[in-house]
Amino acid sequence: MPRYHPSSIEPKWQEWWDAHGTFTTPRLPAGRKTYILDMFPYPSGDGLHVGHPEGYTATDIVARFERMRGTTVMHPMGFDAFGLPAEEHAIRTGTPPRESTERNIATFTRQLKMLGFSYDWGRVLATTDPEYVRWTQWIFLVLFDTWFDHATQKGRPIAELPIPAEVTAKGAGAIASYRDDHRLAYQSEAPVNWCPALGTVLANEEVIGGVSERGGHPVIRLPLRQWMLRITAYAERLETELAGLDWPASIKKLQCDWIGRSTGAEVDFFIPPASGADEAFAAWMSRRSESGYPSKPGADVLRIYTTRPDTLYGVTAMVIAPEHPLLDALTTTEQRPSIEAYREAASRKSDLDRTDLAREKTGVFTGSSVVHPLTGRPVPVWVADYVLASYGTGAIMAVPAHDERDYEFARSFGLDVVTVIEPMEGQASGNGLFAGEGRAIDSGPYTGLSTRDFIAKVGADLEATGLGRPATNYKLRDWLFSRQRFWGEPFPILHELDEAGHPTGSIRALEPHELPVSLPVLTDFKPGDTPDPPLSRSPADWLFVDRDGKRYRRETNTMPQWAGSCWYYLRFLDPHNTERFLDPAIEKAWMPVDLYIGGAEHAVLHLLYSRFWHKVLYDRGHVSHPEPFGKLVNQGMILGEMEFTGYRSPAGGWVSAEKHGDGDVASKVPHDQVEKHGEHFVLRDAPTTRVESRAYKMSKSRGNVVNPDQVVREFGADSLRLYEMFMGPLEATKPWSTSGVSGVRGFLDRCWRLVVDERADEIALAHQVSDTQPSDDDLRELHRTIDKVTRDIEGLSFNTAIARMMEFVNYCTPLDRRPRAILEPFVTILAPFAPHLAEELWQVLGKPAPVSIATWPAVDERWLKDDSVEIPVQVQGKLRGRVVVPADADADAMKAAAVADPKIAELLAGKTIVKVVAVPGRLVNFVIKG
RNA sequence: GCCGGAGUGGCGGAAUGGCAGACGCGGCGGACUCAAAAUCCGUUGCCCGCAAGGGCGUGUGGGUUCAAGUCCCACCUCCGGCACCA
Repeated sequence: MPRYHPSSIEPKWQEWWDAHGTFTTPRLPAGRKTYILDMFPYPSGDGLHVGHPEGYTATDIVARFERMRGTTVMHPMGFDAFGLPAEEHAIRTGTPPRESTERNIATFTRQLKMLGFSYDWGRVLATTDPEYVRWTQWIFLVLFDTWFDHATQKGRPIAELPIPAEVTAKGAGAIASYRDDHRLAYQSEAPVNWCPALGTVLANEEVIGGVSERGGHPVIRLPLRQWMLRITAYAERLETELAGLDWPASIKKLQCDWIGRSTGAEVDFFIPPASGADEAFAAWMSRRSESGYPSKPGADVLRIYTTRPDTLYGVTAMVIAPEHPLLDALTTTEQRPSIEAYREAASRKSDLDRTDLAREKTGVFTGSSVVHPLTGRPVPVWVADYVLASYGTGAIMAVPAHDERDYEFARSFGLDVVTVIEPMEGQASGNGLFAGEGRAIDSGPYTGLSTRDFIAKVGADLEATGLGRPATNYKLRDWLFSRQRFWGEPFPILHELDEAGHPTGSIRALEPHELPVSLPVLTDFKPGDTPDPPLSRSPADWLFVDRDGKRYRRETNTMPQWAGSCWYYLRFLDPHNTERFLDPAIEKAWMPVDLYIGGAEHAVLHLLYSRFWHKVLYDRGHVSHPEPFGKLVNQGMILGEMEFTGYRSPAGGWVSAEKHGDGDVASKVPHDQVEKHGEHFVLRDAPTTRVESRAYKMSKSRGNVVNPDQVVREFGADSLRLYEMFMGPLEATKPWSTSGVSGVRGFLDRCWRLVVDERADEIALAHQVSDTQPSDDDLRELHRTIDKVTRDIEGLSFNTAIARMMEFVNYCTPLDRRPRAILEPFVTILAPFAPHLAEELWQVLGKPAPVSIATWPAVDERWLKDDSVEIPVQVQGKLRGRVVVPADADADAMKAAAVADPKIAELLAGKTIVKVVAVPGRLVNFVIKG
């Protein structure tokens, strides 16, 4: 009768833990601490996906394991609840986003609790909670109040920003705008993708080929006032401080590439006047050698950035971006119409079009030339959209002979290709293009220098003559931080209005005590005819504010979804604090996060943004450690069940998979109609017809989504947890298999029967359970299991830990007597993996609950050693026999035992032994001759 | 194109340079049962062989080593990410 029924024991123990506060974390750790964090989910309307419990189970096992080892564990959960889906749902249905979000959070909470995770639910938060929004806005105020001091590489209060005398001279307004220009949070006109037909701004990835992804409506790029965060100021620290983190090398590299540091030189090319060019150039040169290189280029120079200043003598054109500020000035009258047309066309293209589709390079000659600073020769200036306005100086020197892109451009427009670098010996130089490093030729005084020496020398020379300087650039851009959306955090910023109600351009931040700025009540979430954010249609009593006799309008953009997830790990530590965002003593005690597990899709953005905010908070003294996440692990994706796909021709007959064409129709083939034939899978009834076998990403459209609720109903939460851990290595991508779940369920059933008498009417101990002393074999088996499971949890190798526990159960099942002395420790180590079952078995064994915080059993090293071992004997590297020797036998003893083996003796008879390799405890190998 | 990651039985996977295939699924056989399910026991890489035994095996081709799934070189396939950053 009392079979294993997860559906009754799981809710029972969840309620017990809840009622007893088993996993409540104290304010401050007592002794050793560990902070184990999951990437919190976006509560989508679809509910939990089987991908979520993968990482969550892994962290839960570690959290429970650490608790049992006496560590104080911080293991919280919350919700990243702002976001687009809720807003689009609101537009479609009129349901306020807060309502649908709260409903979704309730579903997620139910599902997470159903899986028995040991979160301290007293700390749960959602980024949409007004009290959370309050502190997100407060951190924005910190960013707004901070400037970056490049000399010390540190963020400092804006009040400490040195104001140049000439700015001070212009009065308070100039000082204020000088400050605004240096804040980490600043406003800027940035182009956005505006789709008039849809009445909304689109993200870059929502625009395909110049039209909207949905509906195919035209999209234009429109400059719009945006909030930006000066993450570029921290580029260097974000890169160098990666080194100390225990993160996967691949993630570090991804971040490093994203930051994209490069070194080279900036060089100014003189823009000559219409007449007297030579004299003007000479005068400019001499001015520059006295004044040095100015930090901002004047209107008389075109400033470029290059990573290869050693190719300066190979420049045959200058190319500037269509948005370059000097484009107008450089355009001659006769070229103006075509330049205008080009610029117009470029402005309509999204970034994606400009990069992805424009394989063939386009461009237009401006009609003007600039003067080469080293040769004094004129260089024609072109405009082309392969040069990006947002990188470097928005202008380049084109060296067709030594840069692939410039080479393509030169070929399209017939520009000269001048070779100035020769490959070092042994390197091949192909078709006039050589982008590698080498030795300079035809380069004036630099001829003969290697690339490295050339760059060093020319950098120094340019600096000495004021024509250029060595420079560093980053691919990383400042973070576009505003969205024209409703469902996000409002900015704590007011725009001053004049008498007529127009913005004066002056802004002021709210005081911390005025926070939070809550979202107004809107009934209409639909986008309008202009890119104005929905909040611009807020009721006047929200929108307009009077302060100190002045009238202000609130900022109506909202923050992006990333904002809330940038600091949630900090708020978890002190979630109910109404005085501060986080008590410093608490922060100091718990930070940094010791283990952070989540999907690799956040490898760059979330993790980079969080690190950036954290560093600002660190610089401003609000946190004590420069990095938030010490150790990071990415769980792999869980794919749908393996599928076989066959192809049918339009006529209906099967087509072998490797020959199928566009007209053929793919169809799913049941597993039992397929068999393996050599390298490939084929149809059982038509063995020459190959079928594809593959697991696909779970998606609604493919219909291969596995629902956790259903798995729990059918197999139980412990089975789901255990299966997800048993599938394979945590980091690997792996396909779902329902029979795999039932296999793991079978293991839990066997654990149950190990302890419980399944045939009794009431819950009772199995009659084999005994109080007798365990045998040596029993203890060996137990301690080896404890040892392996302990080490595997430490190494996050849950699949092999589970395999070892299965071996233990396989060992115990046939025993006539199962000593409690080995069953009880086993139940203890099972607890982190299958906590509900373990609690139940613990109770059946008559132990006081909860096993969840029982002491982790110690390994007795004595039982890890064998008295004797069976070792393989090889001849010529091939396995020829096995001998049993004492575990501590030395090489000679092993060799003697091997030679004594009749089979080995036979093989060695008449041969000369050239060498014997004997590794104690491992093997013996005879190398023979003759 | 560039950068990662991975290729091991029918399937998921295991293996500090030292017995390849632990553990699980699936298959096969047996016990229990009137029967079935459930459970328990055994077996299961491929080929030759009645057997004893032998041969072949970790994507392909080379190499290092007494010994390679593991290290080195070249290549193939799949998956993921990035994509004109001068």
